[in-house]
Amino acid sequence: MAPLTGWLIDLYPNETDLALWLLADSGERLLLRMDFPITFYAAGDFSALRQAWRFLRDKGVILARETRRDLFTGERTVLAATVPRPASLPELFAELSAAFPALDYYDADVPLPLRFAARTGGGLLGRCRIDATGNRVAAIEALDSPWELDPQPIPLRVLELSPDVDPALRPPGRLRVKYGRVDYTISLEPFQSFEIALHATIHQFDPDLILSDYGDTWLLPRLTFNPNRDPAKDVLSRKAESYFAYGQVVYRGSQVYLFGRWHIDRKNAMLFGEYGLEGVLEQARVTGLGVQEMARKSPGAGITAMQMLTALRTGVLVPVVKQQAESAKTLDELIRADKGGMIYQPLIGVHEHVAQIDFASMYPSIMVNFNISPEKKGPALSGATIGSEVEGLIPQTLRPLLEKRLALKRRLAELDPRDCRAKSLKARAAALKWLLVVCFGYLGYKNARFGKIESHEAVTSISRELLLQAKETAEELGFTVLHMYIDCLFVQKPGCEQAADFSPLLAAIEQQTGIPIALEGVYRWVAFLPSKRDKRIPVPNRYFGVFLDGEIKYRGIELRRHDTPPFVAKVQLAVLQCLAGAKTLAQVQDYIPKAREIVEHSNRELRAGRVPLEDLVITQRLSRDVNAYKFPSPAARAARQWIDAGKSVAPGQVMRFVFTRGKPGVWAAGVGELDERTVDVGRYIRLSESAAGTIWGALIELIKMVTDGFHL
DNA sequence: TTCAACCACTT
DNA sequence: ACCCTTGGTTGAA
Repeated sequence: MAPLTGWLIDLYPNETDLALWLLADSGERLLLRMDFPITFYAAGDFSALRQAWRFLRDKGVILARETRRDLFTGERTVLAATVPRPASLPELFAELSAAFPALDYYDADVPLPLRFAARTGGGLLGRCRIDATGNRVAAIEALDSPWELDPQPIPLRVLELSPDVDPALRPPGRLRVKYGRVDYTISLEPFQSFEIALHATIHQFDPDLILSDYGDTWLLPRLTFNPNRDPAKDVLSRKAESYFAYGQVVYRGSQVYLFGRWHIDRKNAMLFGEYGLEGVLEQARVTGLGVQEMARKSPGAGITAMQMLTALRTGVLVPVVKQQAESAKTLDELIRADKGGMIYQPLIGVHEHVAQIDFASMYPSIMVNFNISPEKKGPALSGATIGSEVEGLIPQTLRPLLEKRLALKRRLAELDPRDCRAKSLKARAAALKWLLVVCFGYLGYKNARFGKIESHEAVTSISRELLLQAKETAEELGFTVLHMYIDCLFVQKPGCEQAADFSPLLAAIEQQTGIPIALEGVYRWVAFLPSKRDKRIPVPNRYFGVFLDGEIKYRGIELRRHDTPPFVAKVQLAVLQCLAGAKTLAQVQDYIPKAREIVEHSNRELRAGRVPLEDLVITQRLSRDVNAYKFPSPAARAARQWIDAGKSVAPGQVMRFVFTRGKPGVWAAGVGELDERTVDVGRYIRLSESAAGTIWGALIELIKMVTDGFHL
């Protein structure tokens, strides 16, 4: 039989072996199978190991004694256990580790697609050539790699399904079906006919991807037919949960995974960053994880997968993580942990002739350039490059990622921003950026497989040193450094009014530090805000300004907060845009009356009831169980109403509500109807005045200081 | 007026 | 299934 070529789109264990789905160049979707025995390892106390040997032998596992490399402790004698059927591994390993908890285990929880990539050189979403006898794979060869900038696009068939209304608010009446230019709706009542129609739709279009709204939590759990492409598999459901990540409690609704095709619920997945489907596909490609998994997991899971793949390829054991409970930190640890990135106190005020300079992917670049990896001893912080040393696991993992992102960004810079390809490149670059960013966080993460706090600290220490070097360089060239924050600096020099005036500085810094650097922009003016509690104290991460081309940049102010109602955000943005009309600082004052009028006009609109309710809605996350609040926040009071209406809430879930007069002070969106007369107009006006005040209050004060010669 | 609790920001 | 700290606002004491 002639070899098959196409894209590998799915891969999972069958009853007896591995199932592969190939989107063949002929257009067919082929289900193939392949023998795929899996080996994992155990090490530790000799007598326990011998008992484990007997335990496994009785279950028909193939056993051997081997020597393999642990990243941290080096060569180690291990028990190698090989199971012929990949599907049997999770249960077997659960039993084994429960019976012998003291042993160290390796390679037992590596996702199957990663093993596949390590063994065959090919992976999900990649092109490959397969020699098959019937449907059985005899040989497989990768035809491309995840590092290609222009992979041949996969001709995916995408079916979109969305209800006419959020099912949490009220029961939807119709389901919208979109496939290419086909676009129609199906009535949900009666449900039996609905199911017949939907089943026929899926059968007719045979999509590779079902892109849904509320498919995880509402649509798919209700279906009585099998929406898989592989009829031998049932859908895989995972329960809803609340977990702590990224400094906050996150709620994840139940999830439904398919086999042979993918299901992604836009309302329950792709929650990280804003890189969309394009970004998820990019992440899935470079990490080797499946699309459905990558869409629902954090980039942290992605970078961990990449590290595992590096380990598998270089013959390093992948430790199974033992969950460590949160332990109280000693004083010593706290002091050490205190040293993060460089944070400099900005010079409070409004400044002209300022450029913002960013180190591009600073932390990952440091890890690669200085070969920072958990298995390495502390690097020479003086900056001596380590030429002869073997590249560590982390730099090895990051290097191609970093290079690909830079290449994408270079290509982006060549394109017209309106070019439709620009959007896709941007999404892909952003998706890679997130993988790079969290890699640093994972170095210091207690439960990371390949983390070590010393490496984490080495990175921040080097970053501080590099920033200080950059500062010195700037000062030698006659610039004043107004502010430094983590990986960016703000420099000023009278007479420097355009990008080119800062080029020599950029070149000098890049030359000195060896880290790529980019000009974020030159500001017409930029304001560094003082603390509202004490106006003598600057706040490092609250600022706003206007670039030469009129673009506005703002950080840390109300506009950037997710819990600022749109009404308030719009007022603040309008004020900022109004003041951005000023070409120079001296002109800003002339625009302030106009800005005041904007606020007063919006207040009149609000009082007259002409502001749409949507603009008054506040979106806030529940940080804990509703009953765990000592002083229920507005979101908690809204959640209480939600519960009283017979709905359920979980920690991490987002509540939407409007401030109202009287008790309990809020109206939870979706619970009955809001009596518009009870909207707490006064409160919204105070919020919007305060947000506007953040902008002009600072400016009036600061301009006064400048004109009074305070700065001179 | 003071202070604890709560929420979200920075990258 | 990421590390850290911080400011601003609210409402109880």
